[in-house]
Amino acid sequence: MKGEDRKEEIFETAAQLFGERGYNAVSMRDLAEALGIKAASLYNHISSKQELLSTIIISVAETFTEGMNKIISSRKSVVEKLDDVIELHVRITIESSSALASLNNDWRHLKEPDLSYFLDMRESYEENFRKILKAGVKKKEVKKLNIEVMLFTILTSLRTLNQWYSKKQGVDQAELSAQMKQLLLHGIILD
Amino acid sequence: MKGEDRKEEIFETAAQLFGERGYNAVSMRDLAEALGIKAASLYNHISSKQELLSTIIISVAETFTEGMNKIISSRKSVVEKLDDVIELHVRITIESSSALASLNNDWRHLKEPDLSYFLDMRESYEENFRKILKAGVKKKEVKKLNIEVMLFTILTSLRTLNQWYSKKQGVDQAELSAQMKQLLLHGIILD
DNA sequence: GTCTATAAAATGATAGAC
DNA sequence: GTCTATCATTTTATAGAC
Repeated sequence: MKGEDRKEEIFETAAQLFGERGYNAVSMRDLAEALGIKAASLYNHISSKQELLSTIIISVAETFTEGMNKIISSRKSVVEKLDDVIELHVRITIESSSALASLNNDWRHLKEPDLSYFLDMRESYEENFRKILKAGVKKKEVKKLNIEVMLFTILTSLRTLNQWYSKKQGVDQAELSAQMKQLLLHGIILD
Repeated sequence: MKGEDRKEEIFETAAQLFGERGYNAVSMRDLAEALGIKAASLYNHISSKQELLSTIIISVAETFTEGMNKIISSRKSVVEKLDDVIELHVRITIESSSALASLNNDWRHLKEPDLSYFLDMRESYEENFRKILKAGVKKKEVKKLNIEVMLFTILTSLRTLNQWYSKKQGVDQAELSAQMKQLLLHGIILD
C-alpha cells in the first residue's frame, strides 16, 4: 500500500507546516515543495486543502475526547482525575505536537459540518472538566474559587504546552507532568 | 483632525477583525466593508496591510514592556511583583482585548524589522519575569520548581486570558485579578 | 503518480476622476 | 476622502498527457 504511505506523509507534512505558519499562510505549492512534488500531484491523494485541516484537527480532538471519557467514568478521586487530565495533555502534546498546534491555531478555519463537530467535542470536553472541578469543590478537595477561572487557567496552560515544549529540551514526559501537577494544583508560593 | 479619527477607526476595526479571524483571513475588502467604504479608499489613510498589523501589535507589546519595566525597578517583594504582573495582564486584557488577540495569533506574520523588534521585546519581557521567579526561589518566597515550567504556565494563562474573558460576563477586573492570583500563586487544592 | 497547462477566483495595491 | 477601473500576483483546483 504505497499510496497510503504517501497520503500519510502528506498529512504529516501538512500538520507540521500548518502548525509552524498557520493554515492560511501555507499554500498547496508550499506543501508540495516540502514533499518534493508539484501542487497538482497532491490532488491525486487528497480532495482539498480543507480535507487536510479537518482530518488533522478532528483526529487530535477525538483523542482528547476519548481520553476524557475514560477519566470521567473512572472511580478515582477528584485529585487523581485532575492528575490524569494533566497526563493526557502532556502525552498528546509530546505525541502529536504539530497536529495540536494546528488545532490551537486554526480550528477557526474549519468549515461546516466539521466546525460544529469540533466545537461540540470541545464544549463537551470543557463540560466534563467543569464537572470534575465542581465535584472537587463539593467534596472539599478543591478550593472554592470561581469555576470558570479555574477551568480556563488550567486548560489554557495545558493546551498551549506544545508552544513551549517544542522550544525547550531536557524535560521528559514524566518530569513535565509532575511539574505541571505541582504548579497547577498546588501553586508556586511557599506558605 | 477628522483624518486622524478615520485612521484611528481603521486601526480599531482592523484589530477587531484580525483578532476574530486572523490576519490572513481578513482581506482589505473585508476591512473596508466593515467600515462602510471601498478597499481602495483605505490606502488614503494607511500605506499597507502590514502597517496595520505592525502598528496594532507593536503598540500593545510596548505597553507590556513599559509595565514590566516599572515592576522590575520597584522595591516590592517577589510576591507583590508577581501580583503586579498579573494585574498588568488583566488590565491590558480588558483595555485592549482585540489588539491582544492579534498579538497572540498573528505576531508570526510581522515582517522585518518589526518582527525582530517584537521578538526582542518578548524575550526581554520573559527574561524579566524569569528574574522575578529566580529571586523568589532564592528568597524562599517561591517553591523550588522548574523555572521554565513556572514561567511558561503563568505567562500562557495570562496571555490567553482574552480568549476567555471576551466570552464570559459577570467577572470584573478586580475580581478576575484576585482569582488569577489565588490560582496561579497558591493553586487550587485544599491541603 | 507525477507532470504541464490552465481555468476561475481572490488578493494587495495603484491611477486618476470627482 | 471616496469612488470606479484595473493591474499584477497568488491561490485552489481541474484536465489530460505520459
